[in-house]
Amino acid sequence: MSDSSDQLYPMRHSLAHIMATAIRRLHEGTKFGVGPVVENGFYYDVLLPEGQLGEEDLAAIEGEMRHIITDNQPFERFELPVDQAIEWAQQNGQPFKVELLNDLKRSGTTVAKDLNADELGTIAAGDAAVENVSFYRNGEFEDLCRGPHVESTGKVGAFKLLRVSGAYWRGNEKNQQMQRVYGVAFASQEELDKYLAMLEEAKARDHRKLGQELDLFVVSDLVGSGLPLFTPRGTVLRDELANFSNSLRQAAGFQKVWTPHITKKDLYEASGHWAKFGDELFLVKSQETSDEFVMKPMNCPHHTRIYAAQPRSYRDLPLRYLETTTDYRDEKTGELGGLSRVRALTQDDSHVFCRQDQIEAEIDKLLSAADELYKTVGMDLRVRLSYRDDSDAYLGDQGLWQSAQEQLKNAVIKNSLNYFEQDGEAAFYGPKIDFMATDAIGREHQVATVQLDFVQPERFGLRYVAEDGSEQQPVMIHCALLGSIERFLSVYIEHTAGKFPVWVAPEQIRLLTVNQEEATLAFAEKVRAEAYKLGLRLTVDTMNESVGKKIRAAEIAKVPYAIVIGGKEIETEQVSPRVRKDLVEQEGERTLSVGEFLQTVADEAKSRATKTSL
RNA sequence: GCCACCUUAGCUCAGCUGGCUAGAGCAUCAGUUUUGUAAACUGAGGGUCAUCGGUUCGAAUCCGAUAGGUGGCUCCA
Repeated sequence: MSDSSDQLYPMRHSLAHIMATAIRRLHEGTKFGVGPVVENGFYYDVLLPEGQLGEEDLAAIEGEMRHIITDNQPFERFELPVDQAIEWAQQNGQPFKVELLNDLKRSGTTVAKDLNADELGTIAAGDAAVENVSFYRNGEFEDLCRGPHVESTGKVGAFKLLRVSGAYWRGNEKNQQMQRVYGVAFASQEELDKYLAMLEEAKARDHRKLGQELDLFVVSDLVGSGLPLFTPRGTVLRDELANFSNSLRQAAGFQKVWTPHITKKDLYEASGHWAKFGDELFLVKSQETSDEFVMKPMNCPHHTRIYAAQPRSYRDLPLRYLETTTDYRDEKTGELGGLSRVRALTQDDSHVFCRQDQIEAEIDKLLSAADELYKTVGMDLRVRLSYRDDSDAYLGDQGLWQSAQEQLKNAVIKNSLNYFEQDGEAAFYGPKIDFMATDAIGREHQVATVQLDFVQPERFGLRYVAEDGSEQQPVMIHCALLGSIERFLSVYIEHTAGKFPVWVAPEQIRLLTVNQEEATLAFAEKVRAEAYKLGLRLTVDTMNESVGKKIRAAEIAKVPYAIVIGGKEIETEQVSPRVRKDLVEQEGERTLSVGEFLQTVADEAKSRATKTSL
């Protein structure tokens, strides 16, 4: 999100040009697309005259860039009338620039509807009047560009090219695919190193890596891609998180419901989802009847059926349904990855059916539930108010949209949440509040969502009888606090680096026996039985290995508490738990009775503490 | 779906420009050891080098297709 007032902007912008200069030196006849500044760096979209760039080409490009930087070529600005600029682009064999310039000439902007905001400022070459178009020249390279640039190629700070990938021209998949070469850049080498270290840290906490190391989930080619299987440990995480999310809403008056995982496609034809998402639904054919089923991709249409099963009075509202359940979406294969994008996703889904005058109070409850959940997991929240834009991709009356968007905003302001507003991010049936959570290494992820919906009540003909006896249409509020549990887990595993607080830790306590003598095993068993009564997850390592090795194994498994059990413990009935470092606030020896220890851990789990109270 | 890259034992990885029976560490199993706060010792098992096809006297190595993965693009109820 750099803007041109940012001092890094000209630097990164110039690096994009230097990179283009280098690529053109190495590959005569390269066609250039756009070369904007993005978060942490820059890229340029290019099309080589023949062949493709691979990662191994990056070093050569970087080398050439360093030559250009050493040459310290000044950046010179000059202007051309737009028609001459188009001629320039044609003569230089730059069809993409020709297209941009033609747009510029026609509409005063090169911004296509499908270009994102980051690209917006960087390719718009001229001023609104569009008589003259500005160019920059460095050495032998000239490029259409609004600037600003640094003075000369020597003043660009520290950079590194990271990767090359495919990207569609102007972000439209119907267009030709170009190659996007990415680099990161900072004012100093230290900052660059810091950023690269952060990337390393992110790699070290990658949930796919930790998922395997900590034995949380597995994938199988026989089951299919995008269909992770959860181990006993991973299932504890899922259950604990889902239970927490559910309990927060049950406290706010939500009731659990259950719906089947397949349904006739008629349900989605009625809801409007078939028309919009039909090709992403899994089809299931009955061999007994002519019924065509689909795997449910969402739960709201089902919940409307429960609502509609009886006549409802204004007195019944709000009705609040809660269901943590798995939905199935046939995502394009290239979009699948780890747990963040799967084909079987579990939503902690809920729907409120309420009167218009109850919207704000209901949203208020959901916002405070979300707030508590994210406080507990230790992530900062900010919310995005996602509104519609002027396109026709949305269903429902314009006036209703207007009113809905205002009510969402009111509730957000009332909760004094940190928010921003964005057009074009709404669901097709209504505006929404999206929650963005910041993780331990500063990355922001979209998590929870609260969505208003005037469309489905209309489509399903939902009604209630008002005080005056008239029939009214209820409003639906969709809400998932975690979003998809799989996706949330991908974020949460990386946020915690696998060091889960006691309440979610798959294994809370591990006993390590010093030997395999009968008395030792009996004592361990006694502790295990007591822990079980307190609802604690405790395991016993009785392996015939050295204590050192067993400690190491417990450390690697990131178990919060490890306790060595031997003659000393048996005799005194006291234990000296070894506490995982991140849980400790004060260093020190801790020795206490078994009962006291277990009770303390049980209390920590119950209160969802993130530090030990030992 | 598109582009680039990747796929060698359960895991992490060696294996050079094609050439002995494809190796190591960890993990697993067996034996010895009965262990006190981050790795005891010895041995064994474990591979159709992702799959299928091609080039070659000869393929883990080169070429093609397929599957899976990674990073992006597009999409995201």
